[in-house]
Amino acid sequence: MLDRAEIDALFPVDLPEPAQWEERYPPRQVPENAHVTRFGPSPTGYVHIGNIYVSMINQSIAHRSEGAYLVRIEDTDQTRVVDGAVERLRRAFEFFGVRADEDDNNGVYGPYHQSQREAIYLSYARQLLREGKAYLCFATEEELTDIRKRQEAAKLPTGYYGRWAIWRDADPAAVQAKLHEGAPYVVRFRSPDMPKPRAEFIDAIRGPLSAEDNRNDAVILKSSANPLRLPTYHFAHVVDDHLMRVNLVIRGDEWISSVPLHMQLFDALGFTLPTYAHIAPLMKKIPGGKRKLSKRKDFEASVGFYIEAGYPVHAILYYLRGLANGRLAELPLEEALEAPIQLDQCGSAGPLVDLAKLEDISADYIGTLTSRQVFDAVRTWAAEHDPKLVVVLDAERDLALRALAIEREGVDNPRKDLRKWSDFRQTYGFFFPQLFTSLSGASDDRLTSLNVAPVVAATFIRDLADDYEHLTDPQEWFSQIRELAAKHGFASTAKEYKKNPDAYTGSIREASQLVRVALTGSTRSPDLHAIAQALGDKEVLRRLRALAAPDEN
RNA sequence: GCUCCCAUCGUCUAGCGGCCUAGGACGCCGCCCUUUCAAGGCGGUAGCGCGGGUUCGAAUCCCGUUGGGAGCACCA
Repeated sequence: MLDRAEIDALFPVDLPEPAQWEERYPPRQVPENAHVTRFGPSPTGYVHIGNIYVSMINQSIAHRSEGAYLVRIEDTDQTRVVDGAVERLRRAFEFFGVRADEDDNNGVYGPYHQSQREAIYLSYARQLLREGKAYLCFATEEELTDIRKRQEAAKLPTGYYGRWAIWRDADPAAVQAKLHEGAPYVVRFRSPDMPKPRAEFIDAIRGPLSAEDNRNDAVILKSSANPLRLPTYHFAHVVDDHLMRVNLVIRGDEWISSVPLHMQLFDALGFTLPTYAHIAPLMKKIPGGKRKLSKRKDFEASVGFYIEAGYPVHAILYYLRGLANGRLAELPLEEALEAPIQLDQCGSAGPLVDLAKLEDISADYIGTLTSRQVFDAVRTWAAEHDPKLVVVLDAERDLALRALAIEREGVDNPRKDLRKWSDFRQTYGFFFPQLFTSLSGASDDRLTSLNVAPVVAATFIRDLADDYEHLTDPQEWFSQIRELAAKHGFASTAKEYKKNPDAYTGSIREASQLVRVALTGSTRSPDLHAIAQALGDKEVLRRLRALAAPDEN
């Protein structure tokens, strides 16, 4: 081991002592059982839906206990830092309404960027070095891969331990020689000479957990060749969470196997161990089973997908909360968004994200909105994701509101035909002449699924157009269709048709569908009479004639 | 290879030794309602991975097994 002067010479002369940091970041004045939690995203430019999931849980737990929730940017891997990534994260949190009580802009335990905390890490690394709890390691990348290969070949556990830990007990003279050469080094944690047989801890979600104790000498400070002397995740976690006075660490379950190391680190530095809670990751179903939602393979892993599709934020949050705590899924949306998430009710198996379920929630949620609210939400969404739609919406505001009001205002069961804002174009687009493409005649593709012969369709619709009356009474209006349909061989009720299908061309259903497709281009639409009224008689006739017109080809 | 985690309908789950002939929700299927599309109402489909224990009694506890997930980096 190097002597103290040699160790200190490796660090800036004015580097503060740990005690100074302790003083600068005193314990928080929070209620006895308050949870101080954090979320630590890496600014890689990609925001995963799991980021929202975990941050939401962190926030809920902290707030319920009158604690604090902070966001700390974990950018110790400078090679992965992407420009604008922090801003993207900020916007995503903003979008989902998961705000941090403390972050770069607000809070006294900062800086909240790890890359700006270099001096803090160095102080504690020096401390461990002085105490012989850490040491310098000059092993090169090649040596390390060689060690790993030999371990694999010998079917030994891989890692830097025992006889493989070549610098753990190196002769100080050899260390000095390397230093004089100017060889780059990392600082490794000296794992205890006498590890416990088992490392044991209580996970707030899973209960008692244990594993073999850590025997690896993990790197805590990355290469001295880097311009910034930054720590690895493990060391940063221990130092930051201690100094930021975080007492509950909620993170993904991929960290479970690092807990023994973390416990040793907390112990070596004399810090109080926080409570750990390991969240099961969001999963994706694949042929053989399931796996973590992958940012590379799964479009639904990205928050961008949800934002672009225009799922309402409240629906997404409600869905996510339901995945975290099953009980919340039983509550009405508003209640569930207010209700606290409880760690002991989190499942330990990773849930599959089920878009069908999300869409159901979403449709129900949108169903509770007024047509005005839907209009505003669609417009806000479109402003960002469908500029052309905004133009139409602004030009045809009244028509849009009338369209949205159909079977939405003044009814017991509002129509649930919108699952996300991007559905608007598909579902309501036909109302707007700017967005509606007239039928090209009776052999238009949109008509083929109806199984009505084009000739029959064309003559029926032509006759309808010829004698069309734009009646305001729904019953009377529909009567003209029913009567005309009867003349064209359509059964006037579906039942009648079912009894004797051979006697008819189809039933009133098919006839109505012809009108529907003529007016909307789709087999699914709101009430036909309401549509006709919203469209106006001229437009109705124009659309009917388009279908009835003889085909060009 | 080593280490750890997990396990109830297709999916999310309730269940924490007898209230379980396993409950709910989504999906799917059928029926009803409806002048038409949805919506809605009603009903149905479908599950405790397997094998041993413990116990008067096990979805619930224990062991094993299988299956799945994750970790074993100067990535987080």
